[in-house]
Amino acid sequence: MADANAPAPPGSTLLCLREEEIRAAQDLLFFAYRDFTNAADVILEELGMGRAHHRALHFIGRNPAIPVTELLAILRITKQSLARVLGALVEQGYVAQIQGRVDRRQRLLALTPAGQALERRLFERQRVCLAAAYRDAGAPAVEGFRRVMRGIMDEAARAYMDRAEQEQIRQDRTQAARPA
Amino acid sequence: MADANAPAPPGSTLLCLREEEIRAAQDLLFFAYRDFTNAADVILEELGMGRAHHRALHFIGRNPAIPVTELLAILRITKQSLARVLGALVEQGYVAQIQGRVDRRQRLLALTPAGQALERRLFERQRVCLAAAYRDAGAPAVEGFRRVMRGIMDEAARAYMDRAEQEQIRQDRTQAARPA
DNA sequence: TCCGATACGTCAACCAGACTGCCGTAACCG
DNA sequence: CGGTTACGGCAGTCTGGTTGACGTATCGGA
Repeated sequence: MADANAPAPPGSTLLCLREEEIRAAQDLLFFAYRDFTNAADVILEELGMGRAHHRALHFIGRNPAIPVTELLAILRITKQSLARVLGALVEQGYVAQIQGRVDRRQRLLALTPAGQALERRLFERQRVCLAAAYRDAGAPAVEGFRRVMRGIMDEAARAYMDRAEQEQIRQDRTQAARPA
Repeated sequence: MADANAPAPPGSTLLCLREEEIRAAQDLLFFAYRDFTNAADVILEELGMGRAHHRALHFIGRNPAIPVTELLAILRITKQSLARVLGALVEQGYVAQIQGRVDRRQRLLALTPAGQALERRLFERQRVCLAAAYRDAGAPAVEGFRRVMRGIMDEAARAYMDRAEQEQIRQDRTQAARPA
């Protein structure tokens, strides 16, 4: 704890700058998250859905055949909160529930073609927002962004990100081995 | 639009990687924001307050004597949504409303000493979270983080951040001119 | 001086999305 | 066979957002 940001002599500008830097980061998180999520809201609203639906679609799309319990662990909400959202998505044909083969208690979740299409529409809105930011900031900045964001999230979330990344690498290898 | 991320020959790994990069950023935003805001929740709960109260405290603290309308513009919520939160904060003695001198219609908002103390407790929780991430990532990464986050938010938010930064620089100069 | 615009507060009603507690069923597994 | 797990559902509550309408004090220009 007492290694960096030294004891700071009273009235030190050093500590003040450091504190201002942290407070500015609070602002950054608030505004960036607000405007980023906001990007998809237009589409969601015209379908009578909310951000909760988008989050579910996103993580189901990224984790095909994900069991309900795992989705709950990612979203960190209760079964009942997810139930309403998921119910709507299934009812409207965006998400399919298939019984697990290895464990038949599980209802594995996946996007239907319609769900994939909707997720893609939502994704595109956020993509233009992010792509512009990435392009303007440059590759080294993006790597820095990634590192800081990783550091902010908790250990479980970092582990999830790592697993997702490994999965991606594995898929890339498969794709590279069977070129079009 | 069609400048970077070239037309991408069908099946190109380049586009896929790019898309995966964007989707990973969606994850980053979700997890980082979730865990960051979560850091202050323990304190908030024991006081029977929510994140809405924290946001108000934060932006009032950062903008002493801010008029209500300006706070509304920052938070992007309605007058009525703020009213409940603000009412509670005033009632419990965390926020003071003083009549504007130049324009007596305005109720300028500022933190009371109790409000400053509370905001500091909340800030500390988030500070340890952010400071660790900043320390582990390193200074260049932090600058990259800042650039990307700035790029994600909308023009109005960027303008606000710029104004806040200028204000900070102005204060630093004042402090430097009158050393302790 | 008066009148429209502005800053703010407030009442009522509504809704999304989170929560808790509880119960039931099916399936797994030791 | 019995405990645990995965999942679904019901009932009720809370926060924090929304709209619409109305009232009042103040500002500022014609």
